[in-house]
Amino acid sequence: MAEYNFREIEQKWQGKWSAQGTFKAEVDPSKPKFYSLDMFPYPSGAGLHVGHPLGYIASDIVSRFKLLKGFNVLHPMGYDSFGLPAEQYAIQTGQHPAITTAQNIQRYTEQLKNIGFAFDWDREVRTSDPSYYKWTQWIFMQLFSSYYDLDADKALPISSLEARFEKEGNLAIKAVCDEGTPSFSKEEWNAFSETQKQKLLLHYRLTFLAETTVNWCPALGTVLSNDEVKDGFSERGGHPVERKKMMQWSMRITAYADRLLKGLDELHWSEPIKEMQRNWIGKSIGAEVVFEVKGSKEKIQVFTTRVDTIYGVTYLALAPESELAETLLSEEERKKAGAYIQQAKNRSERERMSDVKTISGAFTGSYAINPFTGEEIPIWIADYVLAGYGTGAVMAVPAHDERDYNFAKHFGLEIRQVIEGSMEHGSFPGKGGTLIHSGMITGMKMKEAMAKCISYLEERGIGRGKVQYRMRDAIFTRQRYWGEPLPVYFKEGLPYLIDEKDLPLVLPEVDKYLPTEDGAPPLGRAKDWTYTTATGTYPLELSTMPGWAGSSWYFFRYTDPSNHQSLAEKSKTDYWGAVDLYIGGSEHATGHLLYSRFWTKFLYDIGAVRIDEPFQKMINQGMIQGRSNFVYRIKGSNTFVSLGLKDNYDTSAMHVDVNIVHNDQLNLEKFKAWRPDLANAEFILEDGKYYCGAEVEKMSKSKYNVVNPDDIIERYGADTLRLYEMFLGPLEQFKPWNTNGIDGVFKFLKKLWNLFHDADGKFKVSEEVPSKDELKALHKAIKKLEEDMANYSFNTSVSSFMICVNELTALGCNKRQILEPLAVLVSPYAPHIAEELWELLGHSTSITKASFPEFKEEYLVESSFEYPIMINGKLRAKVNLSLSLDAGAIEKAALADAQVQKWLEGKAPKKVIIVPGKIVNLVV
RNA sequence: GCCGGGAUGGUGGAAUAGGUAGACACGCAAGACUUAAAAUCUUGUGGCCAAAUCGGCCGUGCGGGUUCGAUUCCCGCUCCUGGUACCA
Repeated sequence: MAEYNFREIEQKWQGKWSAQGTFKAEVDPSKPKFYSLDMFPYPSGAGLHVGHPLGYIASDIVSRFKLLKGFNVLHPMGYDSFGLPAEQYAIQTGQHPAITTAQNIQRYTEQLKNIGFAFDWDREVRTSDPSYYKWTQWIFMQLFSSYYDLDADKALPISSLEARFEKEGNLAIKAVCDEGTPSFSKEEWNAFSETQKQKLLLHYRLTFLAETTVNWCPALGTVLSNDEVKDGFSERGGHPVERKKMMQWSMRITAYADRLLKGLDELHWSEPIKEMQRNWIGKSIGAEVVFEVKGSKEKIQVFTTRVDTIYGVTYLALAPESELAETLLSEEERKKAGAYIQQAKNRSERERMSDVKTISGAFTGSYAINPFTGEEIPIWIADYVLAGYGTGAVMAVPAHDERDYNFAKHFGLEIRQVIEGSMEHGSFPGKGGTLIHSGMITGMKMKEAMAKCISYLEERGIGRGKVQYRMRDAIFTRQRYWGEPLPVYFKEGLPYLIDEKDLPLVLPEVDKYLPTEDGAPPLGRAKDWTYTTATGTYPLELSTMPGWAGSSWYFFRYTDPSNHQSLAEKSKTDYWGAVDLYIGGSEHATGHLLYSRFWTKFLYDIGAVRIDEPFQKMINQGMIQGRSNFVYRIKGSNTFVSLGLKDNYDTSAMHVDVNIVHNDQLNLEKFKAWRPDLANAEFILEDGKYYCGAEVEKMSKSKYNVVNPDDIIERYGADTLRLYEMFLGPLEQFKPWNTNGIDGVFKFLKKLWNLFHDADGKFKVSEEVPSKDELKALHKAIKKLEEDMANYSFNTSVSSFMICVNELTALGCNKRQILEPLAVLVSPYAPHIAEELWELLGHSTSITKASFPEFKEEYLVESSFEYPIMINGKLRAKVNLSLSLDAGAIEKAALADAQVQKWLEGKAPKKVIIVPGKIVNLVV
């Protein structure tokens, strides 16, 4: 083989890896384990573009590096294969989503295999496969059969809760349950009917059916969770979303809010992502206060984080949706305020969001009593109070809260200052200030006053300290076809689990993937979608699970992907443990990453797994943006002007396929062949070339800027693609894809190849002992690579390979003792060429079984150093000196230099700074 | 509004316990090889002045500060970008 023939080499080794099972991972307690995971893709119809593999390449490099370091590496890949696009396509074409999904998966797999990943393909999972979703359904059943016990601070079986109800009722039980769960004694419980008992238990189950306000997307015909809605539109498809009350399954993720928050501290994730989760969970510590209503039995509960400002309360505000609002309307105000309530309720969520500046509200005509002062304060209805947070009512302190201030100003309500400070610029929070005009807490600071207020409230039974979370329970059902069926049937309108032996509950066939005529989900079209027990035949749940169900536990399944007895064998999940490195996009910060942590903690509680955090270390790769190219057509003609000359003509810009542009120069022949109307295009060139304009945009078909990895591989090979994706810049950074520099890494691989070959292209290495310089070049690269690996800085490693190969080429080095470790060094990045060279060197086993070369500091030790001599902080001269010299000798030598003398003009320096081995600075 | 991340040559980027800014690569220019082109190789390449030189000045988004010395630390801004938004 004369030349570097990447096509032949890459095919050969991909075949060998597959045939020899090179990347098969098995439990081996004698070795340390390393679990390297990529966020698995949704297999879309468009196939893989050049942005997808970025993270996979990085994790592949780490995986291969860990193999060389003696780790037992688990590096799997699979598909998140339930999802909306396949179903939308099914609606349009009638094609079963399972068919299109299988086709897409096949294409993805082929594309991924072309890149030469060290995946153990035998472990592939697909969330839409019944053998997989059997266990997603199983987890759902465990959640249904559990409640969260606050004393144990973990999930416990619902049966144990029932047992306690029988003995003591629910009065003394500390467990997470719905707001407004009724209290009952043991006598009452035991007297309840089965139906009544089941209804009550739903208030406690970790997944439960309840009427909730949901994000309803009419265009998609389904509800969406909060993280699937962006600015009032669906994340997928961008359809409008409205608020609606519906019977839905939810996951009681709020039970885990505090553990999800605390767990973050131990994780090696980037600070921004952790911060996003903290904000999403939104813990606030405050107090609940009960206000009596004058002349009424009603009481108003408010949640506040600033009880210390209670003496500054001048009105209460209720959310328009609150039921209390309506009951409290006085006769005089009923007409006006009632109209306001109607109007506020009808405003869509999006209107309310986009229009936060308009202040609106109405007086109820009722008054509440401040429990601290006995003072009467007006009760208002206000748009800015959200029904869904806290109690849907706030105690307004206009002097120290901006929204209350604006509202009070607008309606001319009293503003009463209770913290020292100036009201010149409106309200101020005054968290560090001293309280004034505040009765028993006057003179105190915030913290002390809050504690005092809370104990006052608790003593009188009119309030308590309370922790409030912003996070809501997660809606768990979608009115769609292409998802996991819920293993639930209904008897007398109440949900029951099917028998575990009947899992998986397989998705039924339907004639159309649309809702039924009476608006039921697509599963309503299935024949016999029922479940038969000893007592009769009952209807099954018609909704399916959301996209995040299957992806919330897939990392466990990889450890034992074909297990039929359990979601994975305990010994295997125990051995592989948590993911050591997780790479994926940051867009999953509040969705997938939170749900996965929740399910892992739950599985930990019920003893199914031994870890309670799934992802120890995570890196979020930056998105690859598109880089579009433009040509400029003279208006009304078929003549195109090169970029530099376009301003001389009246032109309009037109997107041109980036695949027929190289280094921003248009390939004229390919351009003419691109579209029939361009066949006779004419050009106005610069220096005989046509230069295109460029712009960074989203990668999309319509902008002709999609680059497919297959095309790059066809032209340069997978090793070049891998190196180039890394060379592009830091993994975490967002960057446009542009192929401008790819020739550089391709040339590098050729130079690497040439080191092992003579001028005639014959393989030739020498057995001679390497020189000092050769060893130095190699060991510099070893050192850099290890450092970079610790920082996940892949781009700089590629540079150091280039430097090493450039130096060795200059030295004419072809010595085995240098080239052999070099091949191992580059093998994680460019595995195919490394394997080929390794084989040529005479090895019969894969290079992945080699050991990473040991770094030896001794080869890098220098005896002299070229000192930069600075005069007043500016570099003026360089002097080569022995590193053994002390500061005095260095100074002497520096001052003796002719250049230095010239700058000193005979004067002695005022100050001399000498950092041995670094720098000399003279101040004149 | 609030909370993150960022800004370095024509381009992608490198260098932070403060110590030679621009590694490596692309592009560009000149040259070699070639009938020619491609490929390959060699040399140069931050800007300005000087001008084949010796050199000098400026320069890491902007304005200040600390320091012998700042891309790096501090203060105040500008712009881009991600998240979040009446969350009491």
